[in-house]
Amino acid sequence: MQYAEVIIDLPAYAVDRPYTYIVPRHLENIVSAGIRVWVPFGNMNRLAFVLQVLDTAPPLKKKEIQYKEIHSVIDYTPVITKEMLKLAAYLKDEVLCYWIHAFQVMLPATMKASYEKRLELYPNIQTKDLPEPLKNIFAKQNSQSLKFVLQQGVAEKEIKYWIEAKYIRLLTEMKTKERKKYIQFVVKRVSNTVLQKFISERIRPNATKQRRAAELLLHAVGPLFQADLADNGLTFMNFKALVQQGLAVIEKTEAYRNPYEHWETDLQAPLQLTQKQKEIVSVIQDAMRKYDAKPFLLHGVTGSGKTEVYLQVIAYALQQNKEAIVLVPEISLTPQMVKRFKQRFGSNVAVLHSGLSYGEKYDEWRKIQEKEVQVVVGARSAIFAPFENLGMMIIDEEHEATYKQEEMPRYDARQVAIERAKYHRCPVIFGSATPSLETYARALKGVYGHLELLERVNQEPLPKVHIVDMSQELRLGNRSSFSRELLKQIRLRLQKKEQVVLLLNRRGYATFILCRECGYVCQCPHCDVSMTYHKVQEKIRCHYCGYEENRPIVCPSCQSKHIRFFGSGTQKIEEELQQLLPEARIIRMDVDTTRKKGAHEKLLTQFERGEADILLGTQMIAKGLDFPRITLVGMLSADAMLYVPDIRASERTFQLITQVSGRAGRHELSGEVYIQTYSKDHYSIVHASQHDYLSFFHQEMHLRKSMQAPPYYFIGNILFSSKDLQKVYQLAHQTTHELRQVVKGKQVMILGPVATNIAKVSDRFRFMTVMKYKEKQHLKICLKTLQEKYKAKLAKGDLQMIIDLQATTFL
DNA sequence: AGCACGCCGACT
DNA sequence: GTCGGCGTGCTC
Repeated sequence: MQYAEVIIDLPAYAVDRPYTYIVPRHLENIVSAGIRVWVPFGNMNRLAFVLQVLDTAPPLKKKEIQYKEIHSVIDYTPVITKEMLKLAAYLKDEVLCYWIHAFQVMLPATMKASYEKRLELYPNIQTKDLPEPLKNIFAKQNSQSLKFVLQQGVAEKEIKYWIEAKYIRLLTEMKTKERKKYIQFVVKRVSNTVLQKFISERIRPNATKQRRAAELLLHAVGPLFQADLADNGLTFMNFKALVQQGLAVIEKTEAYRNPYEHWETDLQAPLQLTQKQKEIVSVIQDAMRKYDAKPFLLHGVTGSGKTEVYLQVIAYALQQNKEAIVLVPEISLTPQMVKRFKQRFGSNVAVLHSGLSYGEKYDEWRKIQEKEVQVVVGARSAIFAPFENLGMMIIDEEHEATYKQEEMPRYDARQVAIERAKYHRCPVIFGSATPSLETYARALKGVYGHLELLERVNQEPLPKVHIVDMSQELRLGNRSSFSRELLKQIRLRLQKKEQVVLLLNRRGYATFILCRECGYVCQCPHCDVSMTYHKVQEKIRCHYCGYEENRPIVCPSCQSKHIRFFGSGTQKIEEELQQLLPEARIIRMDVDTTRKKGAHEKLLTQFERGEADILLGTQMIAKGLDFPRITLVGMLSADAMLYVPDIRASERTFQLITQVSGRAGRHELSGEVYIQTYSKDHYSIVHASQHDYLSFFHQEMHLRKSMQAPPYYFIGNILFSSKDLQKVYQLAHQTTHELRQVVKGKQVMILGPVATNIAKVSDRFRFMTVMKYKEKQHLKICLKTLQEKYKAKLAKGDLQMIIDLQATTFL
């Protein structure tokens, strides 16, 4: 007899452990580790992942419980590879997530199960005895979703009664949304002679469509697809008669949705490398040959040709018959990047990012699983691409916060990459122009290999960066968002027909709405934040929970007309700029204008073609843009990021200024950058303007040391939340107190709990405890014990305790 | 007494 | 996530 240990698809502490099931005879040797199965669990049916198959059953703790049987299998081949099973165990332990979360993050969203409760009429039952609404429902069909039945106004009691009376039963139906896409085609089944004979003898003279179809088939060399038929004004319908006569068949085959097909055509040859690039490529190739799992930092200034290095080391991996994963911060933001990979490796590349539809993501994932591609370019979760012969992993823009997932499982793709590298014994390359302090420190210590590209490929100098003192502007009576100097420079570029990039860190129109009469500020009713005005839709919106309402005309509190909008978002700046420069053609790019699928690429293409002079946008335009005509970059408010209560504020500011500066003058035309700020002497701004990473690094490290902050200490946090203020307050204090007791004497500092900066989000009150620590293992054990102790309390939905052992934001 | 409601624990 | 069991407290 075979048994299977499975993880049930239920995210709750209480069931977060393996359960054993009997493998029924007919499924023996079909059930294997890594497949999904369908099992009875309690009084419901659930999806489950098979961890391993056993030949003997482990003894049950309680005698009265019997093993149940697996109901059926969902997969015949594992969707979770051996390596991924190990990786899931690692993740669970490392980020304190549920098993099931670890599996879910490894698979495309379409493969996630959704459950629907249905009521089904027993086969031998007549509907006539049932009461009115039920009678009607089951007269038409023998099953209906419970939700629908309740909507029809049937009382739960009533349903319960008829279930007990064995008229109807309740079942859970499971669905996954995975759908393979098929394409149809027609092929002939007989020789041309037979077909010719049929056409001349059997087709009625007035059946023109049928004749044309038969003739098309006669002359066709291979199968005829939808497109071939459409060209001739035909459809599959027109072949029906031929099929019935056995002269042709309509077949279908699995087709992958391919959103990037149009880029696969003109393949491009590798570029000539500089001496420095060559050296780096050979160091990495060496590591690959030696199966060295040592990570590398590739520190390359903007425009130094990091991407070409990536492309060539990947080409080497492919030569060795190995696979490669490339992570980029958020791919839909850099179609240019995808294009370069597609043009080098053609259909050998799968692309995974949030801009794709569920179906498209599933198809890309299938290409990886079926070993039809060897390269994956994708955002964070692409690090779980199920390759089995990895030659290398590349993490571009390594310093980006997006590599850390801020929901369960709270993993860091960089850490996962290192873990996978140990398994495959292959190199990992962390590339950045502005490495995170953690990574750079490790490179200096020799933990990571240190590779540098400190010159631009074309020998162009880095752009000249000017700091504009906005407090000076204010003193001179300029109250607009644009300094006189920046405006002058923009005008100059407009004359020269060059292009301008302007970065503003805030979307929307106004950041808060204030009544000048009574001081009322429009606040989100569900969160402790002020609402932002979006002019186009005439709405005010909460950027935390998405709540929106119509803009107020008068003050909601005192009915005064003196209600005003303050602060500037991208929408308002666009308006202001248009008034100042009526002739300028402006493209605005922010979450609001790029929400629609493909909108991002479209706007960028417009800009590339020169259909606009100015690209105004939020952070999303800071990365990856590489257009020859950009000669001016303006950052409207460098302070926006600087004065947020976050330990990494300076680092982020430095990085953003450096990144956005890098957009200017990448080709023949040289570029200039203007940074507007009220803190012209802040070290992160000064060092960034001088392109001086090293000085920034040392100064910031010094500060971090004195603050006992990363990279000297790890920072973790526990976020407590609930709709009930009393309950969270109590839980936060009690657990934090207990934690403090158990970590005593270890190198752990526990701060808090305190109400978070934004005390309420989506109607939930939030408290936070911060942990600073040097050594993870002991703390992890303490936290697990806490989780275990409070699991009953936490399982009840409302009370949440979210542990993040490696927090990147907040403090 | 009768039941509505909230809290727990169990689910192989 | 969902159910059933159990204790509490309110109402007839």
